[in-house]
Amino acid sequence: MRTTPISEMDKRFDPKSYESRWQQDWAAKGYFVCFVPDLPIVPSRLSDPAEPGAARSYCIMIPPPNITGKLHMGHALQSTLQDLLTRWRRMQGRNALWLPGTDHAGIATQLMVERDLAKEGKSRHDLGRDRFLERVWSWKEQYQGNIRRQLDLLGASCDWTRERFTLDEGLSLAVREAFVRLFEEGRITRGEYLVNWSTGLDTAISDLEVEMRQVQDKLWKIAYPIAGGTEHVVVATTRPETLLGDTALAVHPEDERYRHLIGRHAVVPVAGRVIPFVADESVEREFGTGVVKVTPYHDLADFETGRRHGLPGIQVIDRQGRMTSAAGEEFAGLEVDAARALLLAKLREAGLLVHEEDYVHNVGFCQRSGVRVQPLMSTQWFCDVSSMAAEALAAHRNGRLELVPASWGKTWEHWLENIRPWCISRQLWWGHQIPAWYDEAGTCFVARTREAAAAQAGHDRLTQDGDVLDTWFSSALWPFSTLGWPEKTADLAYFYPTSVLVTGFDILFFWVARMVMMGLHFTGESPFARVHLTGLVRDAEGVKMSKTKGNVLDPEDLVDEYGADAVRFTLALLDSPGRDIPLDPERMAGYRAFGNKIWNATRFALSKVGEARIPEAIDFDRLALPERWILSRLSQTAEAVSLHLEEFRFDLACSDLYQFFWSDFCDWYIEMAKPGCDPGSERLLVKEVLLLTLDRSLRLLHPAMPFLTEELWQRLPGHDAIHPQTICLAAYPGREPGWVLGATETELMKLLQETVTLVRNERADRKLTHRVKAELYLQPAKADDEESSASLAYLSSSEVQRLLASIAGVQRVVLASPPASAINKSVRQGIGITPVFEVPAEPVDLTKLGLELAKVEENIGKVRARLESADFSAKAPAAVIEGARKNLDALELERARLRTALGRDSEAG
RNA sequence: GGGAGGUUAGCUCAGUGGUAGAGCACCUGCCUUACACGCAGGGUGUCGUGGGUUCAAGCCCCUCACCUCCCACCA
Repeated sequence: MRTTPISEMDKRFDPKSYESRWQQDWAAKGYFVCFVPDLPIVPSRLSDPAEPGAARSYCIMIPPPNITGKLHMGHALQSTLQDLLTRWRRMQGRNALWLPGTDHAGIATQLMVERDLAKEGKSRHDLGRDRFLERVWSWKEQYQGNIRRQLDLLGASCDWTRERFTLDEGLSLAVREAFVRLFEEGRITRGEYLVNWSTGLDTAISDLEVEMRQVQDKLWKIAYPIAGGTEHVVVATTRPETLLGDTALAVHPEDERYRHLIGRHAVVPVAGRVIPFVADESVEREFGTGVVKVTPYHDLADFETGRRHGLPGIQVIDRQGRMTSAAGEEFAGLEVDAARALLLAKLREAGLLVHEEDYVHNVGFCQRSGVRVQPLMSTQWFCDVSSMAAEALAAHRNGRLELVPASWGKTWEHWLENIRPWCISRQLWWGHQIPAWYDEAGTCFVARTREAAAAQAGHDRLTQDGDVLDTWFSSALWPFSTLGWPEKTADLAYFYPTSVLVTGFDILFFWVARMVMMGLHFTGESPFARVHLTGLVRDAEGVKMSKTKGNVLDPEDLVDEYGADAVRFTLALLDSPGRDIPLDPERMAGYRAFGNKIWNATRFALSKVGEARIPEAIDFDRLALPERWILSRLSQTAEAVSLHLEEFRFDLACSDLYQFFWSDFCDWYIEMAKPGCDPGSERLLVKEVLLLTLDRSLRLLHPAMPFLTEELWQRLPGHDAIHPQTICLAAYPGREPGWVLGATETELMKLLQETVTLVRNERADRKLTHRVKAELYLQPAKADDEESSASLAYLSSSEVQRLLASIAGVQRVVLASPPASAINKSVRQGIGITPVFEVPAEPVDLTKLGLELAKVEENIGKVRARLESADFSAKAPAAVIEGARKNLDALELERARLRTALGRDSEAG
């Protein structure tokens, strides 16, 4: 693809000028489309090359976004991390598949379409099931495209030829297969139980969809007359209207106050029904009055109590949240609130309302619609996941499934150990209709198809169950249904189990746990080896984003303003384990500046390198110290980045890269390369090192900043020898074993940098501009110091003099004592370093020097005390002791220097 | 009631027992061989509290406090 030549490169980089261009180019060339090789096939989770030439797969399944709308910041974060991993592994030579797709999101989508319909004054019932579903499908087409467009904007390297949707034909087949198998195994059953009923959604919901909230309520105390007497017992309740459905009163078997009542009866106020007293251990004697009303059909605890005592139940509230006829003529048809008011009035009238008080407690709400959950008796489909949960626990315990951060392990264990049957049926239209059919007599036939059900029934006069499955049922199959399961496809054999799952901790139970359970059950394998759980993206103040608060950031707006690369880099850099992510757009401006830095560093290099090309190999031993140093830093960085990516430490990997590129490469190396590129320099291969470092830096950065790196890499002379087409497929750099500095060289480089800093420091202190030149006086701090003589020789070499002139404004290096008018500035590695500027010296600030001296002396005291401690010298490692000694030496030289400057030579050491 | 995480610079956060770090913000001076989305320099910390282990603790152990979040059928 054509790029503008360097001469036309703009001073300022503009992400908009190339981002969409590259996304289109990549898509057109099909770089991200995966092909399953004929042989050999190596399971994706092996992290070491199993055999040469084997095409190892790597696979990430996208957590399918709901088709209800657009991507939010959480999607942007997770997509960035998934893309980063996929691009990184792809560059490492893995056959890397990132499979995209969307979720039909039953309740959420149906609600949105119904809301849309409501604007026309219609309900879904006006249209009827078929026409309503047609409408949802057309809605889906519209939004699915939107999600793809947004992923493209972010630079996602998905294989769009494999895009899936949870309601498409293949996945629907997988859902029916899974359902029927679980039914045949006896794990799925249909039955009447007390379920969480949402009157807001008009459907049953699972336990996970119930959210507990603290509520300011009232606690009423009501007197129940005891049958055959004049006594009363007082019962506390927060829901008096359910009294109409009471079938017993319960007390603790050992409660002396009420023992005599066990076996006797009470009269339900208003209703007049006679109900027994039962003894049950679950009753807390200390709470309320110690007597509990038992309403088996409207309270889960009471349901259990009722079961234990064989009590009947009475349904007094219906699915619309109104009182039934069983509640009595006066109440039938009333909303719960109205029924409560009426009942309380009647109790007052009868003198049976003993007490009323404010009361704070936790109440279940429907997470999605926000209404109070009504516990109701209802016939639903349930999935008993207990044995699957045990397998999921085992997979985690034996390491086949790793959660990152590992602290989620306890949560995982606790939830799976206390798991209850999963209510999987929903009274909705949008979703996978349950593959069960009924004949006129109501006999149920579960089968993969209507035909198969008809074969079971012996006739075709069947009606399919009207309910659909919980959306999470199909999501649970996602890692393998997307690869063609239950067919034994090549994709499934090659890419399953997948490598990594990246998702938010908020759906650990909803989704991750269920995928693991279903995956283990149907394929015998955990669907992924590792799960990276991200935090929540919050606003700059750390507040959760919400429409009502108006603090929502839209990824699309951010990409528009800062460019996709800056958005990606920011998100990856902020992803610290176990932390939420406070996202400040200011931060993105900072990483956009990083993009600008990379752009300009490249622009500079290209303007300097002339005919040079990226070298295939470089003779490290022939290079001068600055070149050797930057290559060693490059190698260290490459190693650190990959290690951090292995551990999902995107934050550390990105800051490694940021630090290396900005500080080491731009601030130090490019500055040092400037004199090295000038004619007459003795340093070898400077231009090649410049290009090589740039090439590898861009490749290292590519997974995080794909667009910018491609745009720039394409301009590097010689890039096509690394990969003929694209940086996306160029090899990811690793550590170079030969690029290592010895200890002496490392110290020498440090000395060089400290010398430069010292000169700059002094210049800044004296408010001199960089134009004021300096002479640099160097001398050994101690007489006859052999170690320092080698350093002195290096610092005074013509090449280094040239370098110091360029980056520190040093005109001349003099190996001598500074003139008497100058003060010795500092001592480093046994060398006294004194810059003398071509302007008159300022009077020495004695106060400041005095303070410095005091500090040095304090430190000397500390280090000395440590060295003199017998325990320290006996127990501390030799290296630490040696370090402390060296430190003391340096401090003492510094003290001597300061004393000289202060004219206190005479004082004793 | 159980559980998890957090508490480090003004802000947001890294930190691997051995003299406390980054980015942003702030202050000073600079249009210097690419970059003012820049360069150079600056500095601030009782590392939440109180104990313990250790020659040595921001880091390991215990206590408490505060903040976030998850799980949980005291009506």
